[in-house]
Amino acid sequence: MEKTYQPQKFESKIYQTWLEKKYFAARPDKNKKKFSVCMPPPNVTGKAHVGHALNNTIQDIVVRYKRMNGFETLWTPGTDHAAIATEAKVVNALEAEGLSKAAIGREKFIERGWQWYKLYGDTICDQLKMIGISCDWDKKAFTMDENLNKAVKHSFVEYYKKGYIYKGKRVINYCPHCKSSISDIENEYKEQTTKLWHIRYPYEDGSGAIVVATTRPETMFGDTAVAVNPNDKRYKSIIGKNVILPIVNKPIPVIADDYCEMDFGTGAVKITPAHDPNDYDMGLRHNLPIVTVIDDEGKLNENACQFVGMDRIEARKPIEEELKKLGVLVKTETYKNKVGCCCRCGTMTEPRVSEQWWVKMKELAEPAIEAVRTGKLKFIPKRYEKMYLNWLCNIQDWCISRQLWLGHRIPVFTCPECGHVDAYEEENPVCPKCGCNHMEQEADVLDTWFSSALWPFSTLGWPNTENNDLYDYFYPTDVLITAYDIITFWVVRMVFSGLFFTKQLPFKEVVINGIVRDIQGRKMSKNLGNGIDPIDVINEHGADSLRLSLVNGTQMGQDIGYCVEKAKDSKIFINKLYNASKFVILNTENINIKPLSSFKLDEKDKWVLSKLQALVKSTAKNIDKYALGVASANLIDFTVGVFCDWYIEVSKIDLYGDNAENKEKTQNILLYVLNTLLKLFHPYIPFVTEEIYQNLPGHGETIMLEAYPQVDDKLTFKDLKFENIINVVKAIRATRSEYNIPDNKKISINILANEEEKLFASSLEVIAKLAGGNQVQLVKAEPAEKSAKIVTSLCNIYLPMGDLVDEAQETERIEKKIEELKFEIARSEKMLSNAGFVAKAPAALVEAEKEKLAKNKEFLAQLLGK
RNA sequence: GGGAGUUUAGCUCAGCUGGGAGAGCAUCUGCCUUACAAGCAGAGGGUCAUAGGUUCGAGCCCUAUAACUCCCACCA
Repeated sequence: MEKTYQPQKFESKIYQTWLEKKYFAARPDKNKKKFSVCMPPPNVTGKAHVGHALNNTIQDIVVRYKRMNGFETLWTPGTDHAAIATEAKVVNALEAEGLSKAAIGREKFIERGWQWYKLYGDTICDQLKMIGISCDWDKKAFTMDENLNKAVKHSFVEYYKKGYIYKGKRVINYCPHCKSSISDIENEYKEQTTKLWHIRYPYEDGSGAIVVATTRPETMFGDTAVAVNPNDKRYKSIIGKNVILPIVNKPIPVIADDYCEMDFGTGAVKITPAHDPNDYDMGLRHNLPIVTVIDDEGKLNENACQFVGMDRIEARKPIEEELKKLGVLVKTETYKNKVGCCCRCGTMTEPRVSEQWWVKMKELAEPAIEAVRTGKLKFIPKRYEKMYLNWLCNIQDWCISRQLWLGHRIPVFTCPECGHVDAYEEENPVCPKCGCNHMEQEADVLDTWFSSALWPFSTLGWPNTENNDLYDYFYPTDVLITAYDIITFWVVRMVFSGLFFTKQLPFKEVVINGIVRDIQGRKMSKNLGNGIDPIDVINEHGADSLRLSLVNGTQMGQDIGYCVEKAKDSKIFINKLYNASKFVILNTENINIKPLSSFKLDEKDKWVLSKLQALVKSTAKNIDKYALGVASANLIDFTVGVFCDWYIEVSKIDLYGDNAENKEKTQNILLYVLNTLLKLFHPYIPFVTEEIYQNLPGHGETIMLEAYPQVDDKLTFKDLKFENIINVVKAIRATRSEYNIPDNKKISINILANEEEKLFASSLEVIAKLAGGNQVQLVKAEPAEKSAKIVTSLCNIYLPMGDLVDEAQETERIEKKIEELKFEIARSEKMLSNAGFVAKAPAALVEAEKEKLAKNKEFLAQLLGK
């Protein structure tokens, strides 16, 4: 083994071996319990970021843990085509070559799309592999794969035939940059400072004017009414009158509608049914005409008078000028509001009326709501159930059509001959009405989430469920692990799709991880330049360091503040583990491996083994409830605070001593503890544990297929006396430090035992080793020599230091101890004299308190007596 | 306007069904001790956001308040 931990030397080599040996492969096995997970598919738009690293690390920990626990474990990886996002990238790439979508045509464009999928799909998978994740790459899926396309068509047709899909005119969010509709959740509201324009609309009869307030003067060309609240006394008399729309000079009616708030703005609203969802609804209620003024590119159209062809935002200024000129601009005031923006490109979206495809949601949502309410589907942490339920209970129909070329094309065909329309799974359906063989397919593609919604079962071969072992055995999956920002986009849709198409929940548990932020709590973004590339972290500190630093000490569902220093801290710890392992390996070279039951265990052995059993128990308990950060923190604490600091140090006595029996025993315990520890750690830091494991005497083929450690009650002991030795050693060390005795100076240590004389008698060598003693001995009385004096309940310790001894300091130390004891005694007495405590607290606790009191009293008496 | 989260050492965060406040980093002191100087040993540092309440007992449970963050919602 290398002198220090150098992950770069073995990580990729080990991963290669795992792949070659097909350790990640899962196949149905009736004799085993199964565990299956599907990976949230990363988009093929770019590189892996820290969020992917976190999410996949968590999945990998759970998957490796289950696999070691004997489950036939399938983890399906894959990627998502991310229709809008990828199309935008391809368009940009084309633009850089001086080309455009229109110029090369649909077919060629889709070809370019596939080149992109291939290139970036491989890139992101290669990066995920560097993290060390143990998913079954042979079952890797891509949302555009042929069989997934079949699943999409099949599900679309089924929805369609059962009446869940319809085409309808509505106000949708349209992104003029992506040139596609987007769904409500893809529309993100961002605050902006703008103006509120107060514009005077004169009455047609010349009797005055009504003033409307708007944030969007550019849509006024599409106004087809002015609305007021029916209860608004100011306007009661003018309801039904006409006003003249300025610039356009067209009469439009004043209507009454409850939607208008009397106390906002002027209480009068201009109504533009074509460009506002509320106005559209009002238009329907009042039978208003719909006048579109903004085109596909976000420019004003021919209805916008002299402003035709201008960008919708840029037009505001000249419109304001014109309104001023006409004398109808009353005033403008600065105003903060929220505008919808495209979540992919950030462009301000345009609400506009258009014909789109929709999925009727109300009925589909109900079983998905039920599943959580009845507890069949659980979220961890539970609070995310609220987010899920809140969304589903207020569900709107899902706009699934996108005006793009990349993605699954809507499988609805229209017969050009007879006008027959239907959805078909086949490529070139023949019209059943007239036999026409060139039916025309819809131009639009589906929302990318339509295919992701089928992911847990489409990746297992659905809709082919006949003789499909994979589907039969592994579906439904067990747990879905994902970040909270896609609960509504993805989790919800998988649940209702799964329930609808497979009649089962696609998973039983949803584990939600937080979002990785920078150390100041800001989201990582390109603009801020605060992103951390996980690949850089791996190259610098190793994948294990990255993994451990992402999960250690974190809580599921909570955001994580991250910086590279955290990976460095983890690396330092792993180096420690690596070195401790090296120590064990070097000292067990010619070991004769025997069961621990064949040895006579001493106090230090019982101590370390008992601590280890407690660790085995708590680790499983914590991982089972997804408290991964607590489990790893406990593992680290044990490694450093129990194994390295104490057991390894003490073991040197046996290892370098001349008692062959003790040596063999200690070798076996060291190996057993390390072996167990490595297995416990393996799901977190798979590479280094494998690397070390391969160097252990008597190792098997791979650590990743070893059985996860189980509690062995025979190795759990009560009354661990080694704790007393530790306390004595710590007291001596502290006193040495008080007297500024350098660590390299050995001192004489005299112990006057009050109790446990045997224990101390058998531990003199241990105390000498750990506390820096040259002579350590038991004494029967306080030595005559001037000494620093340490009192404990079990023993007094005398460190002869001649003239160095400071009487004042000595008195002070003893007095401090006395004060502490008095305080403790008072505390115990107060508790025990409290009738409530004695009556209501658990008996064991009361008993322990009584014992403590008795001991402290005795100790105090002893101190005061001397 | 609804809903959620956070608030614990200088910094980043743990803290189990309520039973004497923890880690890492940083700081100070001493040590190159044959696994590890990416180390070891010791030390300092906290009104657990604030105010009430429940309880024998509250960092943890309840109520209100404050600050920061996020999600949802049609106020022009």
